[in-house]
Amino acid sequence: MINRVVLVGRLTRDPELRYTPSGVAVATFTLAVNRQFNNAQGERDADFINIVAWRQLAELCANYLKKGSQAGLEGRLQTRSYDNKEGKRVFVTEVVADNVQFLSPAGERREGSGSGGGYSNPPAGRRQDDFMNNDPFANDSRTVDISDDDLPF
Amino acid sequence: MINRVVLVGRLTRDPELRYTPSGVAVATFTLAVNRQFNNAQGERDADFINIVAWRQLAELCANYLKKGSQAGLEGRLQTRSYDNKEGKRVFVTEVVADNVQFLSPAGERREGSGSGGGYSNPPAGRRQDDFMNNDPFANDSRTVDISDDDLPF
Amino acid sequence: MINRVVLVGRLTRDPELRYTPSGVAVATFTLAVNRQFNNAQGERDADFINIVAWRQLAELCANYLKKGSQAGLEGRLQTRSYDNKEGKRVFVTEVVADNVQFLSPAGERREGSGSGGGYSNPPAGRRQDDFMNNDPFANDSRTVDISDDDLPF
Amino acid sequence: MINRVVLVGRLTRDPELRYTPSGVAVATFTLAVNRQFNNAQGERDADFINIVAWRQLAELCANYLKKGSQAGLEGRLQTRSYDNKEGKRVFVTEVVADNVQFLSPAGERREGSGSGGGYSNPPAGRRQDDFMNNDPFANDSRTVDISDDDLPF
DNA sequence: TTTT
DNA sequence: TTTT
Repeated sequence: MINRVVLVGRLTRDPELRYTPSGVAVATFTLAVNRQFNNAQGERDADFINIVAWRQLAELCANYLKKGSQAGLEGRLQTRSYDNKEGKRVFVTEVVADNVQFLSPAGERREGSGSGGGYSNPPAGRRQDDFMNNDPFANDSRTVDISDDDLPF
Repeated sequence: MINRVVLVGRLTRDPELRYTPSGVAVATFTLAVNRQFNNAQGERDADFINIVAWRQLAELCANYLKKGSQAGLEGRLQTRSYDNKEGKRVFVTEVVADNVQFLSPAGERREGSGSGGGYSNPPAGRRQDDFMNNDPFANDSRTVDISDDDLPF
Repeated sequence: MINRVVLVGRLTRDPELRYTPSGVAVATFTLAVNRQFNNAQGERDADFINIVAWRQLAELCANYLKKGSQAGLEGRLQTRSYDNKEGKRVFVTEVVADNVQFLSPAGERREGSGSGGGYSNPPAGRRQDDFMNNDPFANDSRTVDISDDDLPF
Repeated sequence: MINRVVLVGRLTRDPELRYTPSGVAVATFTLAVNRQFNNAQGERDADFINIVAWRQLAELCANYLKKGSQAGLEGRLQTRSYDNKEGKRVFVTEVVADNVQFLSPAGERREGSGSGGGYSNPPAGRRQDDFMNNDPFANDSRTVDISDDDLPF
């Protein structure tokens, strides 16, 4: 039951913000965390870690982070499997964030969109993405009905 | 550069101990970490996290842990990719452990083989497994020559 | 804002359970965490870390942990100061736990008192201890009125 | 034996760099880590955590950090006691850092002194401070001979 | 003031 | 004794 991850790194792309059928916000992005030492070719290596954030934290991330932003982050490791379009079972390991600290100077962050990072309403008429049974990090979006009971917290 | 994971869980199977061509020990195993809450079906869910340990720590794990052992563990998240037998690129996320605490009572652990967990020599004439360019968690073992420079530390 | 601590160790004594004037439960105890290496005298050294838990978690700790119990624990570092009986300002650093995992086999833990660790009511007519403005780890208990706004969460 | 701390915060003052009698570098500083929520008076609270770094890491900290610098940091919690000038035993809890990440833009950091943070030699003829048996965070410097065996790693 |  |  102890399952804790702490990372400091930079976003490899803008966060993607989506909503479950019942309207719960989810943000996904990848954090590049540089390794301490260079590899055999003398290059600075990095690990690329997939992050998921839910609800208000999802919207804060979408509002305040963009490609290149530096962020500190806490969460837990989660493993999931889903069937890809070829019908093959794929296993993924990702970090479900529960605390994100924005480390880039305000000017280097995305604008706060006036909302102060608050809990904005999901856009009406949005497309329903199936990011629970399929991979939220892929862009594979057959519509599937998932209940909110599937949410991790 | 901050990249830290701390887990407490139980091994899903005995650790697998292998050696690089140059004789460096590597142990791999999976840690089941129970989630705090039950899922929609009322079952206790768990995350199944792949662990890699190197050198002396690999041999300690192989000597003192077995299926069902409880362990606490620290390390860093690492992402790798390799090409599977179908020639498809696969991405994996795993934890490279640098500290393992054996939490099962001694009687429930594997016997220490008299070595006190010390740095036993790799068996002469062992098969060379290729677990660096391919997935150490699969049992896919075409022989490949990797140099020790590829080792993470 | 990233402030995270993870520990595995053993209680040096039974947890102490107290209540604020407004009835909020607080448990305090000390966790002995062995160091990896022996000291110059060849003895196994340990660090003795003061832990505070609030509300339901306080009562779970009081119900399920006792002197010698092994526990894993997450929380945040907190610093406080208070004036001791000599009127001198004292600074303390402690861990406010938000997740505790009981690692001792059930037989070695305190009995669960039938409550399943639930949120038992504070005993009526209990003495009001002042553990906020003074040190909860001392047994210094002049009655002081603190509001619940002082609680850390 | 699991004892891990991860913090992100800002230095409250320049690091202090000292040397043991045998020439080992030690840096000490305090990290202010803001709390997530404001206190009852509406002020942003913080925790002030004492940090110790040894050897090369001590010199890196002294070279690259100054008052106000933002830093991420990993380490372990350590408790110590020493006798103050009134002959009273004092207990302290501090973090022994083993990894520090400089998060302030280079311009806001102290200049690297050309050394690239390398392992500079301790200045000859330096004063011997006794920061092991007394509190390294106070400025209490009677000369005491400590052996390097007292060093934590 | 310390646990196994 | 505290940082932005």
